[in-house]
Amino acid sequence: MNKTQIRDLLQKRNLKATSTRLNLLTIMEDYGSAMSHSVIQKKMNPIDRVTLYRTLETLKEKGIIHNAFQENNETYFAVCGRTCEEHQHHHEHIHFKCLKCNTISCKEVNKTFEIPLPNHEIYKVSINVEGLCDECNNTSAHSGDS
Amino acid sequence: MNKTQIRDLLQKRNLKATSTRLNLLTIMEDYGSAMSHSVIQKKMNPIDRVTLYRTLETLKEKGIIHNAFQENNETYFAVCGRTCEEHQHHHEHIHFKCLKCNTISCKEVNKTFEIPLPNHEIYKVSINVEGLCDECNNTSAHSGDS
DNA sequence: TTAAGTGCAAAATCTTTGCAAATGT
DNA sequence: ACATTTGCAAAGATTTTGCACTTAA
Repeated sequence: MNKTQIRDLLQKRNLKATSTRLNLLTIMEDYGSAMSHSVIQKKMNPIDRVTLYRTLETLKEKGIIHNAFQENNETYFAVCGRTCEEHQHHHEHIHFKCLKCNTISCKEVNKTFEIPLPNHEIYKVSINVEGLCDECNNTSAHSGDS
Repeated sequence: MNKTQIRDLLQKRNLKATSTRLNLLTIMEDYGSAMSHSVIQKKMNPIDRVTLYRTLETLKEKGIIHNAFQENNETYFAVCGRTCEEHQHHHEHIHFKCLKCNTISCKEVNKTFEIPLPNHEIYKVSINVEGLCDECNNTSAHSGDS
């Protein structure tokens, strides 16, 4: 998403295209993986912490970003893919945390997960996985080859 | 688990069977579903908040309880089933939050979830589901029959 | 007896609230 | 022009730290 696309998206959600929002979304897109409040704050420096709270909250409500992970007491946010609709997320995706490079990313998958809970009505499923990502896994497999 | 069993468990993990720990674990077992810090605090009244932080932390480290869910900025804790080993949890289970009765419970399932992430090394999978539990789902289905 | 655990006080952080000034449409 | 958004100050809440006292083994 370039600036113009971000502008359009914000407009579509009845939000003003302020520089805070443009910056935030640009940074999050560029970063590639989910970011915590404090990491975002560092990258956006200088940004008022309160404004960031409110901005994240607004963008979340409007379905532009979503909570990707919760670690200790930190929430990680990620920009929603095109499957996100306002007020209704259809994330058939996995949140993957790599324990080596410490990135948290959203992995879209085709598979639908059957949840074996009879008599339960299921509204939302969220799947968090920890391990080694593609890259780190290959790197460590090759360690020693020099 | 009765008091004696809790004592044994604590001993096995090299923890003293203090009244705080016995109370905490008894309350959590009785409660049946996962509890947040603040709910536990109310139930244990009076308990020093700091002590509760430390007690929960210790029990978590020793694999006696685990994080069952994360909601807003509240962590919900649950007593581990017998599949938990110290420092190594094998939770092939689902954390289910009922949106009607607001309980969060651990559902043990037989199924193993295949995570479709090729080239990834997977260490831990956690699955959180929201919806209506068995009971609430049946109740609402029958609403109107009076 | 003594290492581990608890409770209190206080510091450090994090999150929310209210309001005046700035900004986008 | 005007509703929305931002930044600052301050309140409120949560979490951590240090240390003296207590308790289980």
